[in-house]
Amino acid sequence: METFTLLLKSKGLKITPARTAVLNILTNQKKPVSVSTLVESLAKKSINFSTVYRTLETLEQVEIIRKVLVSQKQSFYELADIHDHHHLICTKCEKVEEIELQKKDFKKVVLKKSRQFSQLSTKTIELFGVCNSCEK
Amino acid sequence: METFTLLLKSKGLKITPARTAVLNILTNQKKPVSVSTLVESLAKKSINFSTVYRTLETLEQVEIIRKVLVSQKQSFYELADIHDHHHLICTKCEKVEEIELQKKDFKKVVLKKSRQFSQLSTKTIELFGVCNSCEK
DNA sequence: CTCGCTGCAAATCTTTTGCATTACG
DNA sequence: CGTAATGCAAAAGATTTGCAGCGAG
Repeated sequence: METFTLLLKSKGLKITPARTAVLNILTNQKKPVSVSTLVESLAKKSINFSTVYRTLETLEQVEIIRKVLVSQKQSFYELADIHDHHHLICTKCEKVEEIELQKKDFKKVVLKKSRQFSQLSTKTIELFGVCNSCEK
Repeated sequence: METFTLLLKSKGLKITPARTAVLNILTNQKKPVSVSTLVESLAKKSINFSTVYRTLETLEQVEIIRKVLVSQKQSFYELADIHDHHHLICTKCEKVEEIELQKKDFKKVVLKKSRQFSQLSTKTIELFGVCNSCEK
């Protein structure tokens, strides 16, 4: 019995191969996964790429997954239920390291300076650099 | 005499209408500007869109401008010499508010938690939310 | 005058969409 | 069974590229 059955049902979504496959991948990868990776993986299971796009859109709408702004080139997704964290992204090898960090205080400081915003929807902050391996 | 002449010369770049036009727009707009906006503006001066792309790439390489990760859909750019700041981006109307904020301390805290990174290249942090006008 | 820069057109890549068919519940 | 979900193919949008001609220095 799939782990995600209940989750999908609770959102009124049908249990389909595409959805469980996407959720499996995102669960196993601890970091954001690119659409091309997902398309490639699901292709092995004969799942069409437009189904992948539609699956991602659906899962994002019901907030099971979320889009992470890692690159302009392509969309990346991760499970939405991950605790407070940031992403450190290597601009050379695209490696992503996750950092746990309370952002609440940070957000307060930011909003105190804003005149036009009263709250933020940002769940994760993406920070870029070159990782130690690529630095050598 | 254009303001940007010296800047471009110092990077060994020729002074061309496309380059000064892009720099003028980015200087006047205090917020990140989308490629489509730039393409549209420069079209009025009969500058081809591929020239716009090439101009942006060139100016980014010599670090006169920088790319800001505002959206997956399209690239956004701003002048690179702007002081320490964040962007608050409205996910409904795409409005961008700039917040001045020392990030040095924030970066230190982040790097202390990282095993794979020793420095960050991120100049600005993009935070998303729905602005007060759209909230109503 | 020369080489960097640009225009134009075509190619590439990502994402979206219409419609007929399939399959979950 | 009925409707939501999928496959397929075509379209749309953003960006890149090859090549010939132009123009800043």
